[in-house]
Formats: sequence, structure tokens, C-alpha cells
Amino acid sequence: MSIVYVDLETADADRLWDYGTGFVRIAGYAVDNRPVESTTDIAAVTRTIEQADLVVGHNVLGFDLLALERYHDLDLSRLVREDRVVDTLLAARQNDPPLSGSADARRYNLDAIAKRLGLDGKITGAGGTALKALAKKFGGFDRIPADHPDYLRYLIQDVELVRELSKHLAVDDYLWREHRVMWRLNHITKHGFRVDVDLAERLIAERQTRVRAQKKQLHDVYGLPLDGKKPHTTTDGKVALEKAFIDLGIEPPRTPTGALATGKEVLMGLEAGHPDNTGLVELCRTLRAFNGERSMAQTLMDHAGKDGRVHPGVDPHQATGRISITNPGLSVMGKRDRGNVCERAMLLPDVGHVLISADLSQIDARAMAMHCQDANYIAALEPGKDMHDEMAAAVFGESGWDRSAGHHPRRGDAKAITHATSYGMGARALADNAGISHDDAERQLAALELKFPGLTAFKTWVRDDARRQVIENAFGRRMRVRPGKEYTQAPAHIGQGTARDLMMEGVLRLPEWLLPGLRAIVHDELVLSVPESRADEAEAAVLKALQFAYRTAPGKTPVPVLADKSDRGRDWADCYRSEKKNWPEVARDHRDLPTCGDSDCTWHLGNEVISEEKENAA
DNA sequence: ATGTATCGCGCC
DNA sequence: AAAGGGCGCGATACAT
Repeated sequence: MSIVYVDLETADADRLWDYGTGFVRIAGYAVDNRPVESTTDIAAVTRTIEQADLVVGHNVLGFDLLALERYHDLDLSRLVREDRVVDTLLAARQNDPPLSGSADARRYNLDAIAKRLGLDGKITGAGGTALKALAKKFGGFDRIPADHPDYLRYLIQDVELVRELSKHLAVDDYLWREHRVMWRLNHITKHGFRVDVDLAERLIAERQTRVRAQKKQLHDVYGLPLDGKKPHTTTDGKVALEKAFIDLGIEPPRTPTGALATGKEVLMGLEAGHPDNTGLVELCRTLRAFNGERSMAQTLMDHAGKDGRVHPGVDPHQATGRISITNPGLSVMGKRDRGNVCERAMLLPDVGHVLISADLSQIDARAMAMHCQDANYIAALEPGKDMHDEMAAAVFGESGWDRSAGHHPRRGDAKAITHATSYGMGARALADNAGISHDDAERQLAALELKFPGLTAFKTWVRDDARRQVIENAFGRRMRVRPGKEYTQAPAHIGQGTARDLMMEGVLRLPEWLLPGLRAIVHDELVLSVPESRADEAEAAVLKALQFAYRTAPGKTPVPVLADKSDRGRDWADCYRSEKKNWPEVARDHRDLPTCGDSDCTWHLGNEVISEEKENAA
């Protein structure tokens, strides 16, 4: 059994996909207990890795081995398939799971882990690690002399840290599965998502025009500063806004910390509360329009490489295991608002391809059902039933609902209640969320406890279990719960964490030919670019992979996992043209129209501006 | 100069 | 006693 510990020094890590030959500069490696070697003969190290029984390194599946695969023909697929890779980053997270929240994000770099284990941390230099200092001194990571003694010392120390660290990390079955999962998902990074650069640049220009006009209005009418990107959040801007509110006879709204609040909810609340105060309504509307301006087009362009694609990172760092797609953050692109959903039109299938998408139905609820085994809850998730209809019937009664005619009249309220049952929402939040009275909310929460006794008992159990701080989901993922937050976090982590792994089960079931087409994963949704000629076959294969029955253990009642597919899209927004049929502009076809009669249309706004300008000129 | 916190937008 | 959870990104203010 030979183990190779490995680390690479490369050009700027952000340029993995478009740097070209020479990206990998030096490799450091050690075989078993032998001394660490460093070399610029990357091909030789690649062969050493391929021949090893096991290769171990920090974030190797997310970076180093991807680089060797891209530039040095490493057969990574085979290494992973044969369980011959241990990524110590993935292992560290399973051994010592992260808390939720940003405060825990820095616990998993090699330096921090080493120090926790009582080992020496990384060599430091001026302004951070020795490596950063060198890059600064020589003008870039790719300009550090490959034989610089500090450079080599840094590399060698990292390999030694990895080797030492690996002795402290357990490898369980879940972790082997996780390596196969991440190898699959990293196809998203590897192939990238094609960007409609012309459209992005057009949207950037249109936004600039809009924002300039809004800033001028805020300046002229209320005295806000003109400079800066968000003048209303600057100190001077807040002073001017507070004065504006007071002049309008309104006490300035505050955030919990006492700062001036300018968020959407607050402003809409003010508008609704003072409909006759026209000056106030005007101010709130102007601020809301300005707040709503985001720069997704700019973000996409910032991350687009020479290949005209973005290669987002796929990071499973969340406390529940849920996956973040970052740089750019595709998981948070707009979908609910009419204007925002069209931002997705900037993302395209490959040439000759279409985009397809499929999402899992109420997957968090199914995850809870598997764990709690509540008969009523499982029954509500049977194929052909609608969870929210069943929930509405459970709490509001069957009266007024004709099952054969369609949805329960209070299905909308029930959606919030489904979440309330899983995540420990209180009566107050439920009342706000569902638009019902506090008393009603209390009654319904109590009714749910009776209707779903198994769910209630499971939540009690897992809250208690979470006092050990680390709980396990159905697949064996370990998740940390913040002490004191067991009541809400423990059930939530089970729901989200198991939902995550049910989606990954689907990912593992995808046929290999589809993997290069993976473009995004948004928690319960997969997006793929597939050849137009094979779209039928691809859709069938994706739905087959994502749909199965799952039970958490032998003898337990299985719960079906169900999926729906979207439309085939010529861009990502186009995938949702049926789902958003009230917004015709979501469809790609609509963009090809020379004009449309809708004054709020995203695509034909430009025409209108031009005609207004013409009128002004005349 | 660099890192952290806060706010507010967005997503599931 | 009461309690929805999990995130990313950008702009700004502030500390070091």
C-alpha cells in the first residue's frame, strides 16, 4: 500500500481554466514516510499519482487534481472510481463539521487545521503567508522563481502538514461517497457555463443609465451625495435621508442596531401605512427602485474568462452540506421577480445544445418524512398527492375543497405551515408568514402536533440528540448544531442535509455521458446543457436518475422522491417560460419581437427609452 | 492595505 | 420562555 501526499504551486488559482500550459509550476509530493520532494517535472508526478494506491491532499478534488487532469492528462475519473483519493478538506469537514454562519469559514484551511491539531502552522511572511509575500515581491504567483528557497520551503511544509493531518482524520463510507459526489459536481466547474457576452454588456449599459438618473433624483430632491455606488448607505446619505423623513413628518425607520433602515420590507411598510403622504410614497418608491438595482451582469462579466464562460466553484462547505455555487453565485440568481428572472437569459447552452432543468418536489418535507416515519406525513407525500393541499386539509379542514376540481383554497397559507412544521417556526412568525392571526397560528401549530405525532416526536428526539452538538443525517453526514439553537437548527439540519443527500443520490445515478453537461445545481434543481438531438434521451435519463424511493434503514417505510422537468431552453430563463407564463418576456421567442405593447417588459424597455428621447428632442 | 461587521438584495 | 433554517455577493464603515 503506497500513499502519495501531494500539493501544487500554480499560477493564480482563479486562472485555472484559462491560463494555459505552465499553469502548474511545481509539485511537492511524498511517498509514504519518505522525505518530501519537489519538482518541476509535473508529468512525472502525475504518473506517480496514477500508480499510487492512495493520493492524499488538501482540496485536491476541488483544485490540484483538476489542474493535473486539465494540463497533464491525469486520469482522475479512474482514481475516484477506485476510491484512491482522500481530500483532507472534505475529510476535515466530516470529522469536525462546521457551524452555520461565516464565522466558521476559516476553520478548514490547512494552517487553521494544523494549529487545532497542535501542529506548527504555515510559514508566514510580510502581510500573510510566505507564498503571498513572494507573489507580491515578484509581481504574481506565476513569476516567483521556481527554485526560490522560500517557495520550495513553503510547498514542502504544506505536504508535510497534509501527511501529519491525514493521520488524525477518519475515513468513513459517507466520505468515500462524498468524493464520488464532488468529482461529479466538479464537472460544473470544469466545463463552465457559456455567457451571452453581448447581452451582458447591454444590460450593464442599461443599468448604468438607470442608476445615474436615480442618483441624480436622490441628489436633486433630497440632497444625497452623487458619488459612490450606494449613496443612501453612506454616512452623509443617511443624514440627508433622515432629514427627508423628518421633513415628511415620519420618524426615520431603524434597523435592530439603530442604523437607518432602507430595506424593501421597511419601505413597503411605510408606503402602506401612509398612503396619503404622497411625498413619502415618492421617496420610498425611489429608494426601492435604487435598492433593487443589482449588478448580476457585471458579476458574470467579472468572472467570464477568455473562453466566454464562467467556471463557478462548487463548494460543499455549508453546515447542512448544501452546495454553494460561487464566483459567480449562480444559486442566488433571480427567479421570483419578473425583472430578475430574465437575468438568467445571460447564461446559454453550448452551441448546438439546449438547457434542461429538473427539480425535486418538496424534497425537504420528504427528507423529514423518511426520518420521522409519521404515517400521516408519509401519506401526504404519496405520488399523485400535493403536500401543500394535504397540509391545508390537515389544518383548515376538508370543507371548501373539491379534490377533483383542483387545489385547496388555502394551499398558499399551507406552504408556510409546511416549513413551520419542519423548522420550528413560532406562532408569531407563522402568523406574519401566512397572513393569519396569532391565535389562528397557535391553534394550527397545536393541531399539527396532533395530526403528525410521529413528526412531533422525531423533532423532540433530534433536539435532544443535538445536545451532543453533532448530529447525523440519513446518509451519515455529520452536521454541527450551535449550542442553544437545537430547537430550530436540529430539525432544520436534518431536513436540509438529507434533502441535499437525496439530490446527490440522484447525481450519483446520472449516466456518465451527461456529466460534462452539468451546468448548475441550485439545492433542489439540476441544470444541464445537452445536445439538441439527444434532448429526449437526456430528459428521460435525468428524471430516471432523480426519481426513486428511499428508506433510511431496512424495515423503515420508504418515501418516494419525485422530480419535474422544465422546458428546454435556448437560455436559462427560457427554461421557465411555462412556469412563468404570466411573464411572456421570460420566453426566448419574446426577445426576437421587434417591439411589444408591455411598458414593463425587460427586453423592450430600450425601445421605449429611445422613443421618449425622440419626443424630447422634438 | 487588509480584514471584519453590517446591511440589504437575491436564492432554496 | 420562545425560537423557521441554510446561504452568496456587493457596498460601506470601521478596526488594525
